[in-house]
Amino acid sequence: MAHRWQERERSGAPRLTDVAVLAGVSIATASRALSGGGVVSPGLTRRVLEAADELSYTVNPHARSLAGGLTSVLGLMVYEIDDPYFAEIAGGVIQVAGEHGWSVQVSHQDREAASDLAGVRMLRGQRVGALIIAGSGYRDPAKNATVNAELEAYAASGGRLVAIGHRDIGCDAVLPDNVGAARVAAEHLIALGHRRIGVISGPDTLTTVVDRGRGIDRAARAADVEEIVWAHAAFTRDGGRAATVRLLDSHPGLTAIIALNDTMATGALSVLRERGIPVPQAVSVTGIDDVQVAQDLAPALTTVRLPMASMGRQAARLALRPAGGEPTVREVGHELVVRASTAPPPA
Amino acid sequence: MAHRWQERERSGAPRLTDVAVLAGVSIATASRALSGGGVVSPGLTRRVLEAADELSYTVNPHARSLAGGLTSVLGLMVYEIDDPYFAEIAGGVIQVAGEHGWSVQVSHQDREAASDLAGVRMLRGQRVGALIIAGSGYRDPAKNATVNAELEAYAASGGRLVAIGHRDIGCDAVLPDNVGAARVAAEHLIALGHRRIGVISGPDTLTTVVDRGRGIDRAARAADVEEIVWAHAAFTRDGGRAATVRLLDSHPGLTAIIALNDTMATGALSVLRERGIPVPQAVSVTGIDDVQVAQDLAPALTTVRLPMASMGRQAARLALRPAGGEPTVREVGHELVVRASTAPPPA
DNA sequence: TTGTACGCGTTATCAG
DNA sequence: CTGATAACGCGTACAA
Repeated sequence: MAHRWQERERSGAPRLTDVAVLAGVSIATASRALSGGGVVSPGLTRRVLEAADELSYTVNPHARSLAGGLTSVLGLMVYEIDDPYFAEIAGGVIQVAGEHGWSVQVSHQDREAASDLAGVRMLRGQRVGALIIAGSGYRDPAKNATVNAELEAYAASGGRLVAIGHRDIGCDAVLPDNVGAARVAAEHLIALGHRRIGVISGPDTLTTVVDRGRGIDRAARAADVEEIVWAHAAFTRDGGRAATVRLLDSHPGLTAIIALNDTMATGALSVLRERGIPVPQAVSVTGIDDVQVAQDLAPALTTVRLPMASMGRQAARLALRPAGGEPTVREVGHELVVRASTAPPPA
Repeated sequence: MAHRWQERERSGAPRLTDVAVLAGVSIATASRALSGGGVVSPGLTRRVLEAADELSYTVNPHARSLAGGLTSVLGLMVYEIDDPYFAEIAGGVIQVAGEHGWSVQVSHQDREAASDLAGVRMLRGQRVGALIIAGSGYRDPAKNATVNAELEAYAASGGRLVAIGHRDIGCDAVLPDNVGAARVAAEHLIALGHRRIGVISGPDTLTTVVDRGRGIDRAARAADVEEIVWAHAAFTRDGGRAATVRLLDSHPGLTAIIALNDTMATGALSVLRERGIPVPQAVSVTGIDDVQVAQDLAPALTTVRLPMASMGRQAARLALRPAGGEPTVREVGHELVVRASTAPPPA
């Protein structure tokens, strides 16, 4: 009961010292018993563990970080956590992190390099032990340079760095095949007979957008597509709406629309519905990503599935792995999911 | 240039000492100039600030936390970050936190008390400076007790605690009117003429579910609803599917379905579509929440809007406010949003 | 107003 | 295998 009394006496949480006293060992031994790798005799280890349990002791991560180095916190950079694409990735990351006793700190950006930089700085400032950067890189090398320098400095200082969808950072990465995925979407439309296709695209400052665009180009070049027109806008539902409006007004002859992600496709569908243009009878629509709601849209969206949650899980596993040797790159597959938003063009 | 050299010499990030040396002051002065409240003479303050900028100094939050109080990290507890309801709340929280220079640590649970407890413990272990708990409480007082005790201990030890949708913790809270929102949904259906209504509901161990159910009860009692049947399942899309299947099979005469959230409604719509039951011609469907995709479903979902992002923002503002006096409670409004999934019952 | 010196809780180094 | 003890970077009484 003596320890209970001591516990009450101190205002804050129990410290390592309290555990050590209760177990009758030095704090060094207590520390090793708790976190070290079995260097302490079994008897003492058990006593320490019991004491820690008795006091419901939890390490102070700040003290640990000060003394040692980094923390068991994983930093996650995304654009807009409320975009299903990132939300699903985040879900995967948080799940795996939790399983390993790590917590996840989320930082979300404005799709601008300056904002990215601020996010990385903040996370570095927090001394996170691992950092996953999701979201696209920038096509402009100058923009990437500053952020990447910060990122590489982080990795150089011992932090575990994993990129999702970035090829240009020399670190572990989980890479969707953006070129291939977009190509599959385009080929599907072409195979259905479409020859006049609109592409609604995010800003081509983002590498994801450029890659997906390239995939479409390839598919179009391989076939004899008469007309392929592009409309760029924000990589969001509203952007999708704006781009679709422009496309429809300027090129009334289009029979199909490829959206470079499902979020934009959602916007496209909403415009089409408002205008009373039947999908897929008059115009077919495809997306890319297969976010969970794609199956529930009106009509259900034909799209190319990227396993976001799994990408998040894989990235987290890479991030939690001890640093070692060569950067690991995991390419993830994609799969055409044909639903109700595509059909042959009207006769 | 001397400082540059020193900077290189040390392996890690620049410390307060480095700034102090460069500015030619003591670390105490540097500390006060950077974070203190204008107690340092303007001249020195400027020199310190310039030095900090020159070195691109950032405080080590762990050292700060060790020395003094809590950290500029906000803990956020949600269920499934990839559920749009929570994703939208999280978006609001992260936005406001970012504006105030705080970062956000997300912990997501399994909708079980044990898991909740683990999450709170983890966040407390991290010494977060504020804690927002979203997601429902439990109806079972015993289940709440342990979690709430932990939560109150946190608040008692100086942490800022804000609840979203919990009434039973004596702390700042942002409260949607779950009873009223559900009632509005039911009244809408009743006004359309529906008298045989199915309710697909989450597990009634959650207070959110109970409250929403109560709202429906009230509406039903106030009118002469012939038949009202309940089906409970997980508070997810799949749960919505399961509950809908049971309802349809056991009570073929229903003309309307109220889902207790949009996610379940989405599941209901998918089952109805698979069975070729036209919505709203044969069966009307409503949800609650108005997640962003509700407008894009097939058909567009009639639902009751809760301002999730705004709730997140408000909660974050409360959490970032210095602790003081009485708990503040912000009730947030709701609004019926009539779309295409509801109509009068078939004749 | 400014500087000195101690303590925060842990890990890691170095003796025993 | 175990125990002292010195960092780690910062806030802050206390002294000047």
